[in-house]
Amino acid sequence: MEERYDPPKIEAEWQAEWARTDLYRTGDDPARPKFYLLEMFPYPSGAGLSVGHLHNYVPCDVIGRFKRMKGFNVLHPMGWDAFGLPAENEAILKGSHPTETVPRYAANFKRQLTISGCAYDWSREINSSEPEYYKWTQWFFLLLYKRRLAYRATGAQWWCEKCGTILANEQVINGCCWRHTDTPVGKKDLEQWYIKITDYADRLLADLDHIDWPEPIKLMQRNWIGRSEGAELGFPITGHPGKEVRFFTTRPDTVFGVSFMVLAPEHPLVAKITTPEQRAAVDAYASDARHQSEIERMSTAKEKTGVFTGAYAHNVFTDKDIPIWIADYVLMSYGTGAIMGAPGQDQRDYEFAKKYGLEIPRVTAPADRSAPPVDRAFTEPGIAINSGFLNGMPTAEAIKTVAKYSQDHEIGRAAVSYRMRDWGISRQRYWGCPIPMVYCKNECGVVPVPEDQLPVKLPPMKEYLPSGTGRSPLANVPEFVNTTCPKCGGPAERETDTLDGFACSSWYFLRFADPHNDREPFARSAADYWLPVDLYVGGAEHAVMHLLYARMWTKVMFDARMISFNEPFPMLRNQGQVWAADGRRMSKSKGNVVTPDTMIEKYGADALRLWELFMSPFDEATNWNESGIPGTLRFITRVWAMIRRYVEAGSPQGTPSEETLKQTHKTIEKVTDHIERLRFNTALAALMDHLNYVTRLTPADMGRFVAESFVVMLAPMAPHVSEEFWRALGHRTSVHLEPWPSFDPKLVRDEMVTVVVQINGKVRDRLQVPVGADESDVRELALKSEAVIRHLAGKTPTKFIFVKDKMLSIVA
RNA sequence: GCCGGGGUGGCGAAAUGGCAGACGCAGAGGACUUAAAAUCCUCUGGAGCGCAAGUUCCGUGCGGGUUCGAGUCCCGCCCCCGGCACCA
Repeated sequence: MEERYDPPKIEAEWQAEWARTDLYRTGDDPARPKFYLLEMFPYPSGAGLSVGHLHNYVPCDVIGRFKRMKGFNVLHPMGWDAFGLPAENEAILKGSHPTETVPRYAANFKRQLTISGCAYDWSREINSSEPEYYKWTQWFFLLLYKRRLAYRATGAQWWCEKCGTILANEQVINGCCWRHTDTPVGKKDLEQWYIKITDYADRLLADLDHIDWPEPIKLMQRNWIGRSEGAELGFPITGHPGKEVRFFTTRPDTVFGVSFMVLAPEHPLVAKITTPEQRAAVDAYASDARHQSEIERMSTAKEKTGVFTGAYAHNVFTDKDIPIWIADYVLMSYGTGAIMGAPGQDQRDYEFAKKYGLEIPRVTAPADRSAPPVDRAFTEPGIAINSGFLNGMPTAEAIKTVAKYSQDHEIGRAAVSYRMRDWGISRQRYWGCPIPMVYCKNECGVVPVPEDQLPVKLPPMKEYLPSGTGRSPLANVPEFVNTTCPKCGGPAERETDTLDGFACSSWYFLRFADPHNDREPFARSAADYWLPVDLYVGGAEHAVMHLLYARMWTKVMFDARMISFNEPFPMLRNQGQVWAADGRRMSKSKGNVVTPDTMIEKYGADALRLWELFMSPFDEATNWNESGIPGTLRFITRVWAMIRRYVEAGSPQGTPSEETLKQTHKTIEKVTDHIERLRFNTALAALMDHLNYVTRLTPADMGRFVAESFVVMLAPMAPHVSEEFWRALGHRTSVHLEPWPSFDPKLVRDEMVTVVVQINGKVRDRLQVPVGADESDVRELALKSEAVIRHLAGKTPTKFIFVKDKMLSIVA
């Protein structure tokens, strides 16, 4: 064993050795329980990994190594989410081409993970932009199509000028593009492919109850899905026989208070019912609404505006004609694009009615008979008043009664509405998975590409920039576009849009189970063995995109009997975000990125890893701060000195004292428990504590068990230097193949314990008593204590509270 | 506006309602050294009292409360971070 710790030499050597012996190939031992550990599919950016990314990868690496030592058959794979807007945008920015940048960036990520000592089974590496992979992404699209979950429709869609493409609802952040947060999105009418995720809304919601995810993430999904119960009703339009305004409401109990109707400006009825006198004003308003940016339109601070159409609907409950307005606070994309105006019970309707002088009937009274507010709507549940047959009913009962009544009288029915919309999946961009559909020029219409003709390969294109016209650049490649109809053999054109990148990551976790299968996306047996993922780790930013899509596709596969589980990720954990030292996001443009490369060069990979673990709790956000790495480096050199001293003394079997054994077993217990609970910072603190104890011992007093268990516990966290220690201790095999040490529960238990004595809530003395000492013994001891006597100052105790092995509280 | 998460020494942070500040960084003093670096040892929340061993009071964003006992539970605020934002 060398005198000095030399990280570059050790780390290069062991990384080569691990590669040579293929140490991290996934086990193939069905007798062992399996453990599938997965980090969210990374997009390999040109900036490479930062120390922030390692705050996810290093802890996961520790878990993977730990689980192997605990006897699990571990699947811990890695691959690249390489298709999609981020990759293409970056290639454009660099004046390059994604076919050039993607493999280069992915290789760099792989290199960085390797020099950081992260153990992946690279034989299972996948890349979503390669035909071997995206063939199956296309296959899944066809599966969705076959199951009537992929459909084509025209509609106003989010459009980012900078991306030159449509975005999904989830990809619009504060009215701006998720890739260009300074660029407000607009709307564009395009014919698009949609995935019918709303069909799964109820299951996506209900199954959240059965998965072990952080509560805030579940809540975000619940809010995103936004299920509301109510009724869908229709009021006839006066003077237009057969036409009605259909609307959704969560408060059908307030129908007697409906004094007007509001349609979204884009509502198809608007053109049909607007009277000639009102047409000019209505058209002007509608056109204005269309040209507003989404930020302006969505602003809740804005005063409500609208225009009267001149038409009336008939409120069948009050038997009155009520005016139909249009207003931009009503959204075409939610419910039916129309609402009933119940200004007495809805604050938005109240503001609208106030502004335009519409009648404000009050139809709900506070249940406690207090006076209803006069200057705003009363939105809480209460008792129905001025409401015909509903009078006197509590809100909940009135809601049911109206639903029943409406059904019986063919006005409408109870209904559920979701905030979540279908997933617009078409992208008018080059770098994505081609949508395997063909448009026949004869009579066949839309025809799916037969499975045996997959993949539809992305054609090579030098000039691949988005056109911005609403058509993908692929439309400019005649060899790609022109094809024959698979059905009739006649002339046909291919779909030229590509799939949203989130399609690729909606099933990749299954591909890792069987990554090289060229006959099917994965073998059933492989999925049955490895899936679902036992621990899924990633950032909270994917709460409503990737995690919803992946859950939906999993349910589709379940319904198609391809897999036997309903949820892909029964256990999810979020790592904490690491901000730059200045508290901002790490980014190249801000010049505040710290890379693992520079840290490894300075301190070595093991010291960096320990600092990533020790710096802050795994799931809490923190600012990057380099100043602690000298500490973890010092810890390693102290272990080095400790092991070296032991080895130089001839590695004695030794005769550790009972105290030393106790201390060691307690440490094993703590480190094991903390790693299992993902508390890496306190796991390492326990090892540091242990080192402080152990360094005071002579080699003979320490002994082999203490030395070896120390190294084995350190191995998942500092894998390189631990190999070096293990070899110095005389072993020929890798420390990473060792079983995790176990502790003896008998040795972990203490015989003596400190019991605190409090007087009137303040700690006044500490007593050493045998474990399990009962109250009378402790009381007797305490009352003899000098400190207790002094603080009682002659007063007589009136009450004792005793917590065994913890505390005696005296009230005087 | 609504919904989450958070606020503890100079810093990163520990703490099933029961000894606040483990572990580490930084700092101070000492040992080794011609010297420095490295390493090792000691001290290190604040304010008092004591020559000292010690000992007292205060202290977990602010203000209340429950409790023998609150960083932890409850009520009302302030600040920071994240999500949603006219969803009828």
